[in-house]
Amino acid sequence: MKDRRTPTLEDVARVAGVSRATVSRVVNGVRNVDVELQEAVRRAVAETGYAPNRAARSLVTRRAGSIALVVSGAGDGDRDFTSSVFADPFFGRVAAGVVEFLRPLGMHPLLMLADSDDVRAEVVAQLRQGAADGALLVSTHGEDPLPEMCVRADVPAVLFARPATPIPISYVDLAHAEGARLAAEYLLSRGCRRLATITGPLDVPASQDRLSGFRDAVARHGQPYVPIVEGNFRQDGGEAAMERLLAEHPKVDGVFAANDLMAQGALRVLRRHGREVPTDMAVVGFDDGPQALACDPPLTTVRQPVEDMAAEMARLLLKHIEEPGHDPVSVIFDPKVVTRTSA
Amino acid sequence: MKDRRTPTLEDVARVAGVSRATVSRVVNGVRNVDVELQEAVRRAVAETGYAPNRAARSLVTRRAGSIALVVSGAGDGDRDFTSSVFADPFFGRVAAGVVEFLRPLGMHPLLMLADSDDVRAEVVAQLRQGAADGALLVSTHGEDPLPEMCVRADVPAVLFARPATPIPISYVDLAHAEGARLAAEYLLSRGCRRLATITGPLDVPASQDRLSGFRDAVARHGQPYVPIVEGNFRQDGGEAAMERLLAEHPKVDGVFAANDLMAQGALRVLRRHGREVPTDMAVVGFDDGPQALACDPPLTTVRQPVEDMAAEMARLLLKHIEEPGHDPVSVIFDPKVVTRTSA
DNA sequence: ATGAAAGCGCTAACAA
DNA sequence: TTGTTAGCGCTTTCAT
Repeated sequence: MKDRRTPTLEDVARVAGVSRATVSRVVNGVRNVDVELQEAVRRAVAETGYAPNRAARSLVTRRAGSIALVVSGAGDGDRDFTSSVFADPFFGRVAAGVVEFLRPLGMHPLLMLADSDDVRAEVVAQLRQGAADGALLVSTHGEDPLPEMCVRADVPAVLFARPATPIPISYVDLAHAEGARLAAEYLLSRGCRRLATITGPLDVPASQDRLSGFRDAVARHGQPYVPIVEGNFRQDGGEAAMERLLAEHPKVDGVFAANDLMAQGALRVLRRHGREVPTDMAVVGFDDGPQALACDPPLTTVRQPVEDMAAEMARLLLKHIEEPGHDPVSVIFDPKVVTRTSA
Repeated sequence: MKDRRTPTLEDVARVAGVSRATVSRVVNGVRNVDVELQEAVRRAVAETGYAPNRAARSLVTRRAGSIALVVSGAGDGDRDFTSSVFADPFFGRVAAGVVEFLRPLGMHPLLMLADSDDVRAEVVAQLRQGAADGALLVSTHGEDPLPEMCVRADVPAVLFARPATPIPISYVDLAHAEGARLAAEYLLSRGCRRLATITGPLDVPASQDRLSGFRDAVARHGQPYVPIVEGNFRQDGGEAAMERLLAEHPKVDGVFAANDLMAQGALRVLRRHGREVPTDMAVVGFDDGPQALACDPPLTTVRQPVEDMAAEMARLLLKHIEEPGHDPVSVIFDPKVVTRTSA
């Protein structure tokens, strides 16, 4: 009854009456091991309560066996980047998709937040040290330097969303313009005749794409001018934008908000102003996150399959880790309209 | 220009003209190193682009240098435990608190979800292998076996919330009964005379405590009977509960919901029924999460300082990791009422 | 099919 | 103050 030290391969080998190498083979499921010995080893493992030492294994295999999920952005002006990130259901969905994908592989993501250049440098350093074998990058702004830093440091990485400036890196993205077109056409098909849109921050490519997609589709249907108000992807931004829209363009009868959070804010303002939704004003959101259902009325929105996209991101990263030379690839997902009550 | 291999201490030592040990000392900030040599080493580090190998370091220090944040619960009946966890702003706040606390230490949490006994066993195994030095445990249900498993496996762990059955483990918690009392007294002080409550799942100690705290306070003020409806801590549960309350106890004029999500659901139902809030019905929530402000009307609620609690949890864990023998401790936080519009 | 042995890159005694 | 050296626990040739 002496368990002063956690058992090692050596201990198991001694108990099983074989060599370290054999135990290692059994533990790692390598074939070419006599069935009897396998049994003996397994018994010895159970008896000793052996658990392989990850650090030792990593040292020789040069694999951490984990990946990082890093959210990069700027604590621009406002405080607590951290809170705003974790309060955003979008990141929750990304995390959910990643965790779910990794789970069957027995892997877990390392959660990192990089909200300043210092921290980003630090994060890259950690990755170079082998804290993780690669990184899943989610940027809150267009011109995030982190992807480039990873490429330069030779850290395998995959992005959520195409980078603002082209760099040789894999990414997963949505056909944003297409989604916005769908929203416009849906609104038009419902009979709306004066459309407007609440955009995301316009330094984000996705915001740009959704805006131009919407504008193009509307123009193609004969409405030459679309009132636009820039939002911030948050509920308060949606509220402010809707207020302005109501004040400056009172005849608008259909709004496309570039994400659900802003749509939710818009809905709230409309209720406050006594405007009936969807009768007086139809509202379409974007994302189809968990709160789309919680909206009042439930939100008609353009679905972005975030969880699937996140999983694909992880899949790509794992592939890049396995085959270091591999060329970057992009995978684009298709949006679709989910019809509920708000439009 | 040969960088075929990532540089090691050895390489740096050679370039700096010193021994590995000296480089190690400089890199790890140990005093007792000649200033000139320090400078030389630093130059060599920069020149070679050296980054310490974490696995090698861990192997000898027996420290992973990271901790795990594990959410444990049951995919009970309903699918996707993962999504529901990440959709819940409560977990977002926990994560935010942990990340924020760890950041200055250059550490990052490993995100783990354990929604079945198999996975829990797997998680404990990973921890024993040194995937992390300890675990922060957040359980979605009262009778979670994971804390006990950690204790038995000798894995340092700290809980969010007191375990249902007493075990020797540190935890952080809130004075739930006290918070509920505050809610009751606030409602009473506003002039409400017929109070009711929507509870959390009653197998969770926190739900029990909030319920009894509320009931006691109400009784102390002369109302002998409090209608209660059991909810599920989610918005849909809050809606269903409010519907029942309205149907079975139409005269109720003040409701205490055991969390904000359910309060939000209640608000929605009240709006649907044309009941004015707070005039016809006052509503108090619990948590003061990000959506308390997003509610319509903004939610008066009992604040639980989740981020601070999460940070404290991390602090305790780190202490336990440093001093393995240390006795378990509990830290209880105080709630307070945050007054907005709903009550 | 199995074992012996050589490291992986680092820290920490211990010597000097 | 600095260097020498002995491992940390594992995987993986290379013999056998």
